[in-house]
Amino acid sequence: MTSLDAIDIRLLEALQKDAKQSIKQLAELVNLSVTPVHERIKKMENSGLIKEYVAVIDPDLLGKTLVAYCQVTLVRHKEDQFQEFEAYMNTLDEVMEVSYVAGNYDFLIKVLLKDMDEFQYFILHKLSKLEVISNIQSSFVIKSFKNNSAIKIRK
Amino acid sequence: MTSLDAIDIRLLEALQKDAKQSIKQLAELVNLSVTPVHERIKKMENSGLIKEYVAVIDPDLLGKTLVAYCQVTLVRHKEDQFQEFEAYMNTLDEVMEVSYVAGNYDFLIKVLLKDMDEFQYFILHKLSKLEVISNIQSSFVIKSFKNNSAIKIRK
DNA sequence: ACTGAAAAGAGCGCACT
DNA sequence: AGTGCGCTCTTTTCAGT
Repeated sequence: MTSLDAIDIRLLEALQKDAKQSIKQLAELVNLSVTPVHERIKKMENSGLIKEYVAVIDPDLLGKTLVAYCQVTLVRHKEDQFQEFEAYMNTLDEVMEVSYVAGNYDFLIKVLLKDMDEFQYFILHKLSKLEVISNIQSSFVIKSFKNNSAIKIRK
Repeated sequence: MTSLDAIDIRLLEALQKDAKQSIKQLAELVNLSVTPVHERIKKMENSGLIKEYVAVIDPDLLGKTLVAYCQVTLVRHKEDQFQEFEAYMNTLDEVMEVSYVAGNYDFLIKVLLKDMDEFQYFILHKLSKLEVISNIQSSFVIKSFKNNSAIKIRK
């Protein structure tokens, strides 16, 4: 892990908000010429700190307005059941996030769907197909704030 | 909402994986010349379907290895308490996501931190400052899969 | 580690089919 | 809606401080 100075941090914060800014713009932001800014960014890309650049799509405009969090509990806690669960989750497009957690349940999954009909279908015909699942508790998102992916970088 | 054809969908899927691809590359992908690809992308940007382009940073390389989900319940359900809660969440950098949900609790928040010490500090000195909170139940992420932001686009 | 300039490449508009 | 060309801006490399 390469150490970051104040300029790197400002660049990262800027790129997390808008990755399409030109190096020239970024250079003006940090009061440098383009070359060092270019080098700094390339270094952070190569180290893996900047993992990727992605387009963010508005799910609402695709008709995907229902977000649900499902707390899933498995019947017993055996290694291959976890792998089976994980593998199956990877085949489901509507499943956006899967976290294996320590707490009152085993997995927290975030699901993005069109509506309640799709949700019902998802639960009854997709999730419930797994016999390793003993319990599912769902919460529906009414409103969400702060869906930003930007990580605050402190020294 | 403008309707999407198969080419738009392929472009969106490609841009969700890697926003730094050149239009030339994308044009080859969909077997078109650069101009229509450029027009299609601009149209999707202007309609708001493509909301933004962002750099994705690896939290592990910044030492942020602890992800927690906190289920927060408020004391009573009054409008201004929700706004107070929302406003305060917006001031906290470690809070990545806030969802107001229908279920057994009121809010699900996702928190990104360095370690358990930071978590303890977060709960005791930041979250608990809000008197409107009556209960917090936390689950810690041991392992997470599918942390991709890519939305599956079907017709 | 930075500046400045120069070559290579991408974005973007235009005339046309 | 599509192709192909041309101008402009950006990225990327290189010599020099």
